[in-house]
Amino acid sequence: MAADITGMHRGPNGAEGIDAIAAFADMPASLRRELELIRRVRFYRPGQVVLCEGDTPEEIGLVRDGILRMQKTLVTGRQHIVGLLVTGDIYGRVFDGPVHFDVEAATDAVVWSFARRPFEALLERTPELERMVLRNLLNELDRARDWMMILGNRKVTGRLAGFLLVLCTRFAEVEHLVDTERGVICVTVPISRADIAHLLGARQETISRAFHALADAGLIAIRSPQTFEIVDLDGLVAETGEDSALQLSALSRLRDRLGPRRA
Amino acid sequence: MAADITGMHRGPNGAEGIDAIAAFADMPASLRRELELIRRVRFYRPGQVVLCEGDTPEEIGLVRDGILRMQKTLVTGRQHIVGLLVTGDIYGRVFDGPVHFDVEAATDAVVWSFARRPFEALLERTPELERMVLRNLLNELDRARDWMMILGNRKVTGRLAGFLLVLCTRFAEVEHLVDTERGVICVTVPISRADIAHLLGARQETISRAFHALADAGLIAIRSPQTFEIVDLDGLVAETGEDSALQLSALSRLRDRLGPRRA
DNA sequence: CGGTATTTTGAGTATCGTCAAGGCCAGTGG
DNA sequence: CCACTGGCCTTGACGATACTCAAAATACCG
Repeated sequence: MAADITGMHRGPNGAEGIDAIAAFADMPASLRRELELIRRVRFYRPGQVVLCEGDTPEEIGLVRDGILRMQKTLVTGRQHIVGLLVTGDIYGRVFDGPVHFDVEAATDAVVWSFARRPFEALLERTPELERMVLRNLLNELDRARDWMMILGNRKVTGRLAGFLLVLCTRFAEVEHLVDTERGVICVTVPISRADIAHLLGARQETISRAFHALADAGLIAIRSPQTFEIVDLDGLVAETGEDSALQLSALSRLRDRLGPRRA
Repeated sequence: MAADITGMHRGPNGAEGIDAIAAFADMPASLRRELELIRRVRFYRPGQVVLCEGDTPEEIGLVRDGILRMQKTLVTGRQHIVGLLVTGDIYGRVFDGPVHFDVEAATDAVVWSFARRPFEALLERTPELERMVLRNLLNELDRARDWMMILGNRKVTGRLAGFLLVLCTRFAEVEHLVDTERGVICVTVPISRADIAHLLGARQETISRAFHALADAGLIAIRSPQTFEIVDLDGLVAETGEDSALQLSALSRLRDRLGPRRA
């Protein structure tokens, strides 16, 4: 599978160094060159299928730009999103069997693709690379647990607040989704209402109502269907009913960006 | 932290080989010996704290026996379980910072503990060990995604059905929770109603009602508050509304155990 | 056999899902 | 330039589901 990739093509060779991804910047130049040799650049348009559940992918992917969503398709035809992949994220099971979910592009996306065999060989020879993959996995695990926390919230407004906060923290530095100009946080939600609904385990209509409920409560302001101002950060945190230490540290960084910088 | 470990003590040296854990059985004898040298055996009783959120643990833990729960404590004082650890699972962040959740014993538990520094040093020298840790992470990630799928279910009966199925599949081989005698599956739920409620994002009372709803629907039979017969496996799967390929493969193994063996 | 923790049950309320209709926006073609 | 179209988002009304609070029943332990 993973064959109906119409929009893909090889990028101009050497157009961009591997070190454009921060995690590679510290690696030895020789390793970077080896990676560049086996790299292919692929382009996806929103909705394009990157991987299908059950595939044993022949390539390991690294997101250069854009957002991919991981999702499971149910027998009912419905699908449930189990996570988003952003710049720097790795997918495709290193050293392991088939993937357990589909991967689709949520936005226009650029992916660096590495043939599985050479990548794994490189992995075995270079501890730095293996360490990076391991860190990546740990990160993904943390994010998965964050989603679990969010999904554990019994009210949809709470789940949505958590979703917005994750967007403001984990995804802030990696994508251009969050602006902190003039003392306000402005976040762009990169997926549709239907996708949010799938992610949060609710219906589209309920998500819509929840957005407006948060707005009515004075926690956010709806600028456009895709962009929101975070009016009351602490209120949002309170709405989630939680503030895990993880989010707290990320939140304090966010507050720092708000405070002294440009206001 | 991780100091109020009253029940811990060193096990008799060499009482049990490292290869008691299946994943280690294939490893070189020299490596196993090195691991045994830095191993400490710790015992926990239900409710004992193993790790606190925010700790940077000085030890990597490996569950030998029993069940630990990973949980986040909310400001409201409530806590939400983000996963269970069973035999063979590794916790404590290798190569990384603090843990993002508490770890508590859910049952009587035996843990093999390895001082962080020597374990990481060993990890760097031995690809087999690193590969094993990596596989372990991939497994945990899959389980986290499973939980996400289950939590995404909008009905509590659906989430509970998913929980029971996960218990029958992922946790079946590793703990003595599932009996398949006389052609029926009998599963022991190792945690309290309150814990299930925390895990599935519902209230204790709702969990109770959901159990009885599944029983009334003829999908399960309640033997005791902790043990249940799986009467209609396919019905349970249908109740979850999903059957990810992952679960399907594990389920077919379960059906195999049901069919030809002893019936 | 009592005492405690856990589980279950009941009644009323809040929240969410469902179905159906309407509004907004961008792209298309006359 | 404007009407049309299709996709996405919003709104409304009603039924289903889950939560709250309270009390009773059961299981567990000594």
